Amino acid sequence: MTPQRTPKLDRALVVDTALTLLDEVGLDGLTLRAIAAELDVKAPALYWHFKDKQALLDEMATEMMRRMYAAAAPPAGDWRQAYLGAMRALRAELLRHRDGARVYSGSRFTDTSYAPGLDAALRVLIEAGFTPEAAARAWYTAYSYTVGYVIEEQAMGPDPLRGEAGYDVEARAERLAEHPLAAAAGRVMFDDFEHGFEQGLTAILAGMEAVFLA
Amino acid sequence: MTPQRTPKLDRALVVDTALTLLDEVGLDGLTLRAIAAELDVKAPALYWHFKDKQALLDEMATEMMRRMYAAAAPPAGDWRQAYLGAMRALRAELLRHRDGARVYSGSRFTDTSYAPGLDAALRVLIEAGFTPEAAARAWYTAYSYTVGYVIEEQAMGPDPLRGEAGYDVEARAERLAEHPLAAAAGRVMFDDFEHGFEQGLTAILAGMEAVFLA
DNA sequence: ACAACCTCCTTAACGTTGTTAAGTAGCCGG
DNA sequence: CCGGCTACTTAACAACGTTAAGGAGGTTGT
Repeated sequence: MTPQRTPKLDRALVVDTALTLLDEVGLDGLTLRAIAAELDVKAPALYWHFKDKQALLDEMATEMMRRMYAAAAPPAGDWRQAYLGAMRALRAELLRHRDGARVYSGSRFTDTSYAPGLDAALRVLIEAGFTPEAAARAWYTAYSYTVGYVIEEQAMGPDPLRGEAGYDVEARAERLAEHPLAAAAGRVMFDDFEHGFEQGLTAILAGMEAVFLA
Repeated sequence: MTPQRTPKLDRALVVDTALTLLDEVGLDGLTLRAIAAELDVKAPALYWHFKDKQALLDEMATEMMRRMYAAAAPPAGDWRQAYLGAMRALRAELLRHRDGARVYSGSRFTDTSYAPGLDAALRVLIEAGFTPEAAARAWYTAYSYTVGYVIEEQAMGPDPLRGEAGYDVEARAERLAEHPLAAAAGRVMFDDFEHGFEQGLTAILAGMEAVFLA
């Protein structure tokens, strides 16, 4: 056998492997045995590094959060760009992995590595004229929107486990012949998620400006 | 034995019982055996009425959606009140059940019973001057916000399965001594969810008005 | 009247999952 | 050379979703 002077596993490697495997198998297929197999290890070995499966999922969510702060440009002077950029980075990170938003929203962070990024983002808002309370509210509002939006977005995607193809927007419209507004809305909501996210985010930004910088 | 001229179960009864049981045991404790026991039936009996567990969860989410449209006042003339009222009703319904938002967001509707309510809500917006596209966007944006917000809200709550009490906001603040803005933001975000939701929702409404009714 | 049938549930079982207990190979300090 | 720590394996368990087979009760056909 390979003489293992050094451990085969550490937390970071497990998390990284689990995030990669997530894209192949989805959240429902992400079993401890599958993760372990990917690492050439048996399932109980994971318990040396994590208290239980939820602890691993929590660490995965935390890692996603770190990557989003790393991807977001360090907030420059313009609060608008900082605000938009952070939410775009969050969405991009959640979309990077299958079921990313479900993993993310179902977990809690394991440390405070979000603090520097959050602190910096809030500072930009405050320097732009937001009160600290308004800055926190503006941030959390867009944050909730982004997480909720991506959850819906990914729920529409193809779900091989259910043997379904992606959501059929036209079939939906046909079913709603008696409710033309709802039918048309479906096309708006589910047709171009990228554009739809930007529209909503922009409007939210405008709302924050109108309410908190008046 | 009870002479059963009529079936003991039907889909509505199962869904209702499952939603009630959800409050006691949470989503992770909501097993088919537990639901069946509550109905004085064995687990496989549920398969006569539902293809699989996901189908039951889908029906639970659909029922929650119906209840939210039923609770929301039929949209009156004022689009602002209709808009706010619908989102408040959605949040109230999601909060009504433990893990309500997770159940809701993880499922797909089983029918088109959302269509009349959605149609009516959009009509109010359009009559107020929104284009159909803008109305759909305004609706979906607040909808995403509300779902995302309640997911976060419920994730903070006490989780008996993890043996935890509710999230300790003050302990969080102490951990963040080096990042005072982030620490203060935690108190704003997690202290009064009710008020926070209203603030964010109001700001979003202002944004829709500014962007789409300008 | 009796058989065939449909509906709706039960009993039994299967494979998989998260998780725990016990054991073990390699290393390091004394 | 030995005790002990680290990091894993093997074995096993209870619980879960799910399927297969069967059976009780009512309805229908002849």
